Amino acid sequence: MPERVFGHIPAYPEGSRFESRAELSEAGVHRPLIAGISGSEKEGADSIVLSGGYEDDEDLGDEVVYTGHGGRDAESGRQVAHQRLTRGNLALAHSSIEGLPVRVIRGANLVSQYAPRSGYRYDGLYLVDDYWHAEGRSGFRVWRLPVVCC
DNA sequence: TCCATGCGCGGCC
DNA sequence: GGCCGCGCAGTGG
Repeated sequence: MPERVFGHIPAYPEGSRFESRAELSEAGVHRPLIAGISGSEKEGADSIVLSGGYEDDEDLGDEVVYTGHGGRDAESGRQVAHQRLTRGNLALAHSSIEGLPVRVIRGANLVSQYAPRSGYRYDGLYLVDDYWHAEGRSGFRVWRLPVVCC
């Protein structure tokens, strides 16, 4: 497995389009096939996908309030527990502290005027501005991570 | 080890 | 043709 890359993947400039998560993964733009956050707790996060999977996401175009992962029931996909600051959530927090760039990808399933019509689109580098936890729509605590265009 | 913001397919309208 | 729900697959963090 190649080393984690922070920043642009040279062969895929901002605006590059992908048919599927498998294509994104092969390109190295976002490796995980399902998970929305790529990263490690020690190194930080290198990319995220916005695909409408979490109800608390907000997309303002040059700013996105991304929701952390975890706390969901595997079958229903509904939030059934508090999220913790571990795994991908902690990776993003680390990126925030270190000021590391994060590749942002939008998918067609995202409910936003900035979502692509189909497939996935690489929308460039963002910085994780901050992170805090708050009660989400479900009533459970979710991590909120505003990322801003840079 | 477990989890993760998929995906194709068949049924239905 | 589009939407929805089911079930499965399979890799990286």
